Amino acid sequence: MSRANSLSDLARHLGLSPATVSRALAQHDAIALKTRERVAKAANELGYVPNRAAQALASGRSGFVGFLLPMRGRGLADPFLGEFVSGLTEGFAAKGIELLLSAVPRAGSELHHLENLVNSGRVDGMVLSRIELDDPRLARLREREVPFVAHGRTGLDGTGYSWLDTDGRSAFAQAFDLLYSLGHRRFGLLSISDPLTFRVLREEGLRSAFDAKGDPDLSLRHVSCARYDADGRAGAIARLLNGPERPTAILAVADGMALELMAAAQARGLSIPDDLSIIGFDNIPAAAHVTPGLTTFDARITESATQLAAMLLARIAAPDQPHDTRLLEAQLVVRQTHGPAPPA
Amino acid sequence: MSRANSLSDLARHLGLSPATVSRALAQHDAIALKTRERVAKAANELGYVPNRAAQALASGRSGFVGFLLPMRGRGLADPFLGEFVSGLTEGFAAKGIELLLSAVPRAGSELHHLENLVNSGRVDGMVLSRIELDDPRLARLREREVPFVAHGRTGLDGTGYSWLDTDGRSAFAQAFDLLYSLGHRRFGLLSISDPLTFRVLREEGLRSAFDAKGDPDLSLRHVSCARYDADGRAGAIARLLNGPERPTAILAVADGMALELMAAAQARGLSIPDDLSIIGFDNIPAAAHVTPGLTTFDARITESATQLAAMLLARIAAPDQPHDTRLLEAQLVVRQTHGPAPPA
DNA sequence: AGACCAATTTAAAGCGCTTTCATAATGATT
DNA sequence: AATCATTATGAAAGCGCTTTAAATTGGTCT
Repeated sequence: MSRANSLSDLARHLGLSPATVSRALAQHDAIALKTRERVAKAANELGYVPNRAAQALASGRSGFVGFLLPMRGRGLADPFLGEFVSGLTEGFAAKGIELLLSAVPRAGSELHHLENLVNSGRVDGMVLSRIELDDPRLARLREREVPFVAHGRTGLDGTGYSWLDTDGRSAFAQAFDLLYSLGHRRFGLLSISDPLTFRVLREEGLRSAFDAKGDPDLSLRHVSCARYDADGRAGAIARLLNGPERPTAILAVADGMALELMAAAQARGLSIPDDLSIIGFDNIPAAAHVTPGLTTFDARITESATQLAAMLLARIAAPDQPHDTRLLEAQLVVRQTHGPAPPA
Repeated sequence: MSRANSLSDLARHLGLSPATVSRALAQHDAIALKTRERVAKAANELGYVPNRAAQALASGRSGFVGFLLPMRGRGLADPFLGEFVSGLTEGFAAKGIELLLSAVPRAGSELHHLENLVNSGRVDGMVLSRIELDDPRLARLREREVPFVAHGRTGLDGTGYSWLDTDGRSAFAQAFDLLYSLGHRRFGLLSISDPLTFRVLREEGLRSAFDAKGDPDLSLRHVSCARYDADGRAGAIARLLNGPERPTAILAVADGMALELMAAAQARGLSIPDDLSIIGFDNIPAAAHVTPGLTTFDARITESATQLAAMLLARIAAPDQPHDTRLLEAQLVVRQTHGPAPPA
C-alpha cells in the first residue's frame, strides 16, 4: 500500500471529498462517527500526515506557541529550563499544539525578534518568562493582540494580562519571621540588580516583615551583584560576609547564589547553620545534594508550567475572556541551613 | 502610515505586482537593484513581515531545521546544549533558517516523533545528536530523503550520510599513552552502557592503546554504569575504587562522571593526582572550577555546531552532492588531575 | 523607422489545506 | 407518496505566498 501525501490522495482513496476527510480528521461531529473511524484508519495505514504549512495558511493558526530562548546570559544553562519546557510541552500536547523554542540570536534585540515571530504568523501565542518591572514585551504583545501568558509579573499593576507567579514576597516574609523567631537580629540579603520583578518582590517581602517588627536591634545588610557572572557574585558574597557585624542569617533570592554563599562561608571557616543561617529560593536539584542541605522555597516549576499551558490554551480559544492571574504559594523546604542564632 | 499585512498590500502601495515584490524581497537579480531597494524600504516602513506558512506552502521549504530535544533522561540538563544550540542557531541565521527545537514528549517514541516532524513538512532538514551504534533515525531519514547531519556517527561503516565527530578514539589512546609514560600500569575506565557510539569509540581508543603495549604488568578495570542516574553512577564509581589493586589512573568517558569520581575519591581520602590520576572528556565549564582542575579533552562544541550548520545548509542546497564527513581532533586540556604513578 | 535583444516586470497557476454554503441522503411523520 | 427534520457529504473559494512562462520596456543597430 502506497503512501498518501495529501488530503486529496487520501480522499480519493476513500471515495470521499477532501472536505469530508478534513473534517473527519479534525473530529467534527457533523461527520458520522463511522466515517471518522474509517478515515482515521486509512490515514494511519497510508501514513498520511497533514502538511502543517497548508493547515496554518488555511486555518490562520500555526499550531505553535512560542517561547523565547535567549542565547545571551544564562540561556540554556538555566537549571529549570528543562523542567519548565517539559511541563509546557506536555500541557500543549493534548491540544496538538507544539512549543516553538525560538532562539534569540546573541546579536539581536529580543523585542525585535519577538515582533518578527508574531508578525510572521509562526506562533498562535507566547509564553513569557523572566518578566521585568516594566517589560516592553508585554505591551507589544497586547498591542498586537497576541495571546500570551507571563510566568511572573511586571512591577506595575499586574492587570491587563494573564500571569502566574510563585509568591516570593510572602515567602521571604515568612523566612524572615522564621529566622527572627530563632533569635536572629543581624540579617543579610543577597540579591541581583537586574530589573527582574521576582527579585524586587522577594526583597520587598523581607523588607516589609523586617519593618513590621519595629525592633531597634534589627539590622539588614542588602547586597546585590552588579552583573550576574562569577566575579559579580563573588564580590557581592564577599561584601556580605566581610567586615564587622556580619549577618547571622542571610536570604538569597536564588538557590544558585545561596549555594555559592554556602561554599564561601564554609571556606571562611564558618559553620552552617551554627554561625550562619541561609535560606534560598527555587529548590534547584543541587540544593538537596549539598552539605548541609539548603533550606529553601520550592518554586513549583512543573506545576507552573502545566497551569501556564492551560491558561494560554484558554486565552487562544477565547481571547475576550477576562484575564486569569494566579499566585502559587512557595512551599518552604526545610533542610539544614537554618537554625538558632549564635549566642551574642 | 498604516501597516502592510500581505504581499499584495505592499505591492499595491508600491504600484508593483506581487510577483515583483516577492522576488525583490528575495533579492532575485532579475529585479533591478533600484526596485529591490525601494521595496525593502517600503517593507520596512510598513512593518511588512512575510507570512511563513504561506511562504512554506508555496515554496515547499519551511525555513526550519529540526533538532530533537528529548524530555526524558538528561534532556535540557545537558551542559552543552546551550552552547550547541547557540552555535547552530547562529550558523543558520545567515540563511534565514531557524532552528525548531522539537520536544520529544516523555511518553512518545522518538522515531515516531521524528517521522511525524519530517512528514508534516515542518522542517527542511535535521540535526541529529547522541548517535547510537545502530541508530534507526538515520535509516529513516535516508529513506525519506530528508537532508540531515549527524553530530557523531553510527558504529557501522559511517558512510551514506554526513557526520561530524570529535575523535574520542585517538583522544583516549593519547590519554593512555600519556599516563603510561607517567608510570601508570593499573588503569580504570569509567563508562556508560547506553549504545551511544561515542563511548564505544573512546573505550576502543583506550583498549587498542592498552593492547598495543603488550605489557604483562598492565591491568584494566572497566566499569560501566547500568543506568545514567545518581545511583547508577555512584555504584560504578564504587566498583572502580573499592577492592584490592585499585587503579592508579582512570579515564572517564564524560566529564560529569569524572567530577563525581573525583569527589568520591577525595571523600575516601585519596589525593589527586598523587594517589589517583583522572582524565575526562568534554571540558565542561565545571572542569575548570573544581580543585584540582580536571585534565580533559575539549569536545569543541561551538566549532562542531558551526560546522554542522554549514554542512546541513550545503546538503539542503545540493542533496545530490557526496556526503561530507569530518573528524575533529580533541584537544587535550592539561590541568592538575594527572601526574606520575604513585610508588609501588 | 523597424528589427532585435537584453533587462525588467507581470499574469496566472497552484502549493495543500479549511471552511462557508449548498446539496443530497435518510428516516420519521402525515 | 409527499413533507419535513435531521444527518451526512460535497463544491468551490481562498489563505498569502512562489514560480513558470509570457509580456513589456527601452536601448542599440542597421
